[in-house]
Amino acid sequence: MKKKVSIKDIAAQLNISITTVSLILNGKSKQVGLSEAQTERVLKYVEEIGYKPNMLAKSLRTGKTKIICLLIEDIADPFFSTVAAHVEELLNQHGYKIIYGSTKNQTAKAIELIDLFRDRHVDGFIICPPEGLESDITGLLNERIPLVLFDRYYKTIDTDTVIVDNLESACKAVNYLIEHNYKNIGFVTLDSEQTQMQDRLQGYEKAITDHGFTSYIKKLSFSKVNQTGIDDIVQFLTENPQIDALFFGTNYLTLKGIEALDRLELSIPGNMGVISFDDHDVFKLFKPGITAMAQPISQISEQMVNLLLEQIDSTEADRKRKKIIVPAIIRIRQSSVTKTDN
Amino acid sequence: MKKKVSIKDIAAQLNISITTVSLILNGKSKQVGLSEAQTERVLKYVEEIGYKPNMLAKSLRTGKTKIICLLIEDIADPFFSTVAAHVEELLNQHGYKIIYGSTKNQTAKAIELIDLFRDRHVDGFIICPPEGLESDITGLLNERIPLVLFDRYYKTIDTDTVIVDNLESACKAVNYLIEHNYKNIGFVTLDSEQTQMQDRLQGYEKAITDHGFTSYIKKLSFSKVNQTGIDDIVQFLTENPQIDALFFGTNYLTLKGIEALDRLELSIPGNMGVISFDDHDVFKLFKPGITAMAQPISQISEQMVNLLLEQIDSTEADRKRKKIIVPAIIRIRQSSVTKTDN
DNA sequence: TCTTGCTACGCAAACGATGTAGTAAATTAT
DNA sequence: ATAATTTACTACATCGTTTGCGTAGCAAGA
Repeated sequence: MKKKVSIKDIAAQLNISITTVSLILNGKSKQVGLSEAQTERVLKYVEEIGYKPNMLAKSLRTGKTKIICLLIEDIADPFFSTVAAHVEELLNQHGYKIIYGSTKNQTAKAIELIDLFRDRHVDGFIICPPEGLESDITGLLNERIPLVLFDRYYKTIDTDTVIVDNLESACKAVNYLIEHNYKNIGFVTLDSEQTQMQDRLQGYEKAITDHGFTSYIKKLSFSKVNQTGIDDIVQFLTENPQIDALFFGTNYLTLKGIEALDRLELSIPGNMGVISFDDHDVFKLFKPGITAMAQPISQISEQMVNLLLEQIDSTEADRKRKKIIVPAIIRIRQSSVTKTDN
Repeated sequence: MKKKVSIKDIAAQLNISITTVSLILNGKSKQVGLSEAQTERVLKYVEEIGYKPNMLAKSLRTGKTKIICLLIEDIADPFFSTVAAHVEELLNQHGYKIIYGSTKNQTAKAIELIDLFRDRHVDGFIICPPEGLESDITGLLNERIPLVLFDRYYKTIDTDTVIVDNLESACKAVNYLIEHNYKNIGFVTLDSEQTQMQDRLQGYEKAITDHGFTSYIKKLSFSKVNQTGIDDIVQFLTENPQIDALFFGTNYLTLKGIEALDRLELSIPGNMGVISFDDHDVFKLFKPGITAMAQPISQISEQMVNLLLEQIDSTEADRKRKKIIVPAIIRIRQSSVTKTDN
């Protein structure tokens, strides 16, 4: 109903210049020596009519939007949505808003989204990058747009990055199974070149070879997990009946695995030990609970936000880029890895 | 590295006026009678240098941002995150981006977010409103900002709304339990005045009184579900040992309930029938699977987007507001409601 | 020759803020 | 008394677009 009021209207109403109002509104009145009285008068009036500056105009002029873009795999995935919640919370505290996009791990979608948000002049990006985004990331870097990668990174590009110690954690997870007397441990992972999956694979292989065991690896295609994932795992287990424990590369693979075990009427942990990379809210609800290597989401989020703010605030032309590795945490849940027939 | 190029630079390069470039870029060249040759030349050059118009300037001038705000309870909740994914998808198809916020069902947070995004000049809102937002919603309405509510609404305000038939569906859910010979059916819900919960309560009560049964109702406080939810349900069941089936008002209450039953060593469905309002990805993974009244998320999302776009495109001053009610779907999963001792 | 009517474009004022450079008046220094 | 400094503001250009109005050039009709 009521017309939008601009800084100009305020100036007119109070019979002073636009500049004065702007200065006062931006807390520069002391700095430039505006009188107490004037300052108070303006502030009071502004408060009274509930004036809100037009952010678009402000952004156009200053080049800052106070918006950060968070690009994740899928906002419906509990890991990412929790990260989103944390990052939102943290950035809000610093006066930033976040706008997110789900890449579905598709290169094309990610490129599109980056372009979109860059066009919107976001002040920075936090990205969980799919494969093949090297040139776009380099583009952002060249334009000096603050940027943090997480969960995975590109070996060929020097970026600020936050990840977990995938290799060590995967190794630990497998060792945990080995300690519990499992001897034929399969690894269900994604058919992906991305660093996090590669590192987890290496961690698995290290643990297996350290103990002189045989490795059984099943790689699923990311895009087909939801359609054929269960069948693929069933087939994997049928072809390798000696497998007595499974290590899953991510939480949604674990969920598929549980369904597969169900179908094969294999019980956990009697017939099959299970451990998951990435925790999931519901793992504790299963009977038995599913043991998992959990990524410390709040820590990851904090580190990302810190790195990003550092970049935004940094004036140095060549700030050194940082790679932060946080340790994953094993969440042991009773009996998902206790072999009963032992 | 390379400087941002503006429409002015293009005009200078091609030795034509800014107006001409702008007109061509906005597809108005035919309309205002610009020559084919000129149009082609500009388009070609623009393509060549990869020029992207500054959205901030554009928005400032036109008053449109092509951004929609989606305000939900919690982006980490699977119902809402799935809605978010759908809405994002649909709106993208119409050239809109979405920016979301999680209200955590807190009035203050919601108000803050609405203000924030209104300041950002979003072109419209889709809101799942917490209690006590009446005046803010009315504010948006008065400013003629396109707006759709979902999941719940205010009886006192006439808004475009999309909800499920909570009363009927709740009634059906309880009847489903009754059909399976359960006789003492408890309802675990939230202590909330919101329409969706009130309607579900009424649906429960209708089913119960229709059959001349006794009602057992436990209302939990939303903010304390995560801390004391399980204990509260345990207590509820301990105080009412005759209860042989539970109907849960939302999916996260069901999850708490499952933990409570676990603690009490009550089996589903032998000791306790269970049915949930709102489905959850993991309900099918439990043994036995949990039967649920599912909200048809894609339908809901579609309706919301349609209503919103209708408002945005509408020129009539007084377009009639619509309330759309979509039916929930029962997803029967074997045996979560089959009483074995019968 | 002079209007009229096209065609094909350009000028300049917004949109709503910021920030640099300036100025008039009052005060202080010399 | 005059110059210098300080105080308290203000004018104006600018950010990158869109858009209403104008107009130059030319052909055709009167």
